[in-house]
Amino acid sequence: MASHGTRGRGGGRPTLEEVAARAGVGRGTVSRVINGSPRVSEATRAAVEAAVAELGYVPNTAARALAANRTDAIALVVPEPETRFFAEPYFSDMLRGVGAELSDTEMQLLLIFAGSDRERQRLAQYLAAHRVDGVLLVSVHADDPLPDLLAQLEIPAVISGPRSAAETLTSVDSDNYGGGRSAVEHLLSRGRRRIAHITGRLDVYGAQRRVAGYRDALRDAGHEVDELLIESGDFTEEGGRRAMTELLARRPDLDAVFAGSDVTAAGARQVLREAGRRIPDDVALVGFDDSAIARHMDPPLTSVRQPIEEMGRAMIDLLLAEIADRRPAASRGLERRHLVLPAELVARTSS
Amino acid sequence: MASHGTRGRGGGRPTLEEVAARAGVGRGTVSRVINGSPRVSEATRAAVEAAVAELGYVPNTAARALAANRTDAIALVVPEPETRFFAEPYFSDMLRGVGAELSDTEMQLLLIFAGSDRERQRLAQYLAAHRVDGVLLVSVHADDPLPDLLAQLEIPAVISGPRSAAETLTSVDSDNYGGGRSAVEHLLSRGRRRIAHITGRLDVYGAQRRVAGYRDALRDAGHEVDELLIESGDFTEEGGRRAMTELLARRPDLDAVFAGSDVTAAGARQVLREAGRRIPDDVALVGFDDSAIARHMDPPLTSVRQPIEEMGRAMIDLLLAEIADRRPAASRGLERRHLVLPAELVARTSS
DNA sequence: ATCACTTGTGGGAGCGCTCCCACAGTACCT
DNA sequence: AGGTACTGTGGGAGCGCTCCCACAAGTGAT
Repeated sequence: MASHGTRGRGGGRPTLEEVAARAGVGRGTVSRVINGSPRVSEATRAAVEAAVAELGYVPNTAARALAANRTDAIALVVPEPETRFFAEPYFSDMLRGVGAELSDTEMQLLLIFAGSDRERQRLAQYLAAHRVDGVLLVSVHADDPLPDLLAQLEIPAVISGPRSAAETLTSVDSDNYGGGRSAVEHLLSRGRRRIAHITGRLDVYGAQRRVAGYRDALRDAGHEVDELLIESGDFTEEGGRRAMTELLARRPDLDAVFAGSDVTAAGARQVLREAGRRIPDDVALVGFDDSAIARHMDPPLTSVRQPIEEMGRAMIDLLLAEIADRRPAASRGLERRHLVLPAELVARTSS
Repeated sequence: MASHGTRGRGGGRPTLEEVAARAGVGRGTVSRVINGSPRVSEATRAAVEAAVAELGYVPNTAARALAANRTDAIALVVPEPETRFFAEPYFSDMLRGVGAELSDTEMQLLLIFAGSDRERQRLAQYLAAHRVDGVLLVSVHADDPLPDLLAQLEIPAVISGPRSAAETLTSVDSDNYGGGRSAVEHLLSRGRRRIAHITGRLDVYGAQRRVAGYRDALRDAGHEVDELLIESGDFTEEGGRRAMTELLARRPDLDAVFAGSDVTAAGARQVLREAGRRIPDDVALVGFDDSAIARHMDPPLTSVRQPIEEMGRAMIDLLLAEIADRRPAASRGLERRHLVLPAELVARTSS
């Protein structure tokens, strides 16, 4: 189809100027049409659109970025080492949501890894140079300096998994508290009474919320919380094994375990098996994340599903809104928004 | 006026010009230093570098892209719907490799989803506008028009998982043939003789190679290939169940199954259990991918591990080389390169 | 001394846009 | 009639770089 005149050498795509000439209008007018300005007559707009179509014109992003001082790009920052243990489906599901929501826009998505010190260095330069219009932050640690850097540079940012209840950045999260509650309520409704909890890493806010949900569900049902039934894990399989061994030694009569993640549950399961406990007959088991592991475990693991894809979509929505709002410097004091999406229990045969 | 740049309101990062003034040299010289040209005296270079450090200068990518007609960006194109079933760890592992290799360079990584028709439309425009210097293609179907579009536009590209033996694009692959062989050789060495194979989707080249490895391993060991022991699957769990049921009906005396993926193996395992076959006592089971599912299956699944992270690194290496080589239009006929990295059997208790 | 190089350097001319000012044309008041 | 207010429109002036030509200064052969 590109068999037409070989004008400019070296990939010569048509420019605004050429479109303008073709449509018999000025450069400014074409720019207005491209950017959807209302101050263009219907007839002119049609003529320009025809010329655009005929020439197959596509705006040059670099030129636009340079002239307009915006980039039409957002960055998804991935703290690399985390990726591995922070749940297998998490990352790709979130990406799916992000991608879906972004496909309606002109925005492009940059993936930036911030694992090594060198990478973090580069990232800081990147942000300082304002090479993106906004930033998406995933699974950031409580002591990470990144969010503050972002705030200081006044770069719009949304974080998934707030660092604390006092998160300063706009955030999106799943209802870890509610998820913890429903796991316990489910076990109670199945007649379990001595329900243990293997927590996630307690420096992760979401893990704290799950514990809170666990405690409140027990209390609200009129049960005392037995501290000996709570043991901290770290989201890993090994941590699950360790914690389960501990719990079994302390409270051999426990009849259910709510694990802070599916991987943790897998570790706990091993120890339970080796101790001769049958699942779910002797001990019921519930995980968190509803990952592939949960579906394929034997027996299939009851787990709490987080709406990760939706969280990805929501992050983009909030970020784009923030980018759009940033223009009028007058409208300072946008109230920070904290979105919490419901988590849902998926019952399987392990409980 | 003080140091306040009345100029561009907003970011106001230092420019080349300002660095030049500070270092007492011309714009061109600073540009040469920044871009590592050898034609700069040691003294001048030092002065410029000092000025850069003092001002915290970071080049403006947009301006550079516009002036130099390159983007310093590469795109990773993800055929969205595939992502889900094309193995959980696959995507994030590959990303890890890509990210690691990219962190040595100035290149930035763009993630582009090409699932829906609208997204593919956008992608085509993107490429036509030469908004990236090169493209990484993952798990592309045999009939996908994308690779041809890329070739036509003369955009450097590397594909992971070649579409056929006659792949025209530079490709990186794991040794599916060798992986298939070692799975079968492993089973033979364990004394198994009636080894079935549930294939992957046979329109995927890698799946074909695995079948070829399966056949050759049997033949080379002096065994006849029994066509009734081969049943095609589609990488899914449901496909695994269907195929296993079929195989069990045809050859109830089979004593081993080599599945085209871990998920397929999970499906097969269910059917075997329901049929009262013990694993590995009655039937040995081997999967492919070495995913989380394999590690957590009961019993843990022997599987073939692909060096996915390394594949990611290799893709970047090849792509960057191709981008660098593209300059001299004279050097047409770069021999297309096809890199195959070894796959490794990870023995667990299912075999 | 002249010439022919080489090496280092400065700065003009764009790259393709957006922003914004100027201004023609029309409409509706006084 | 003049004034005031729009609405559309054209095009100049950059945005911050890279490319490349011009040229000063140094080197060595003639």
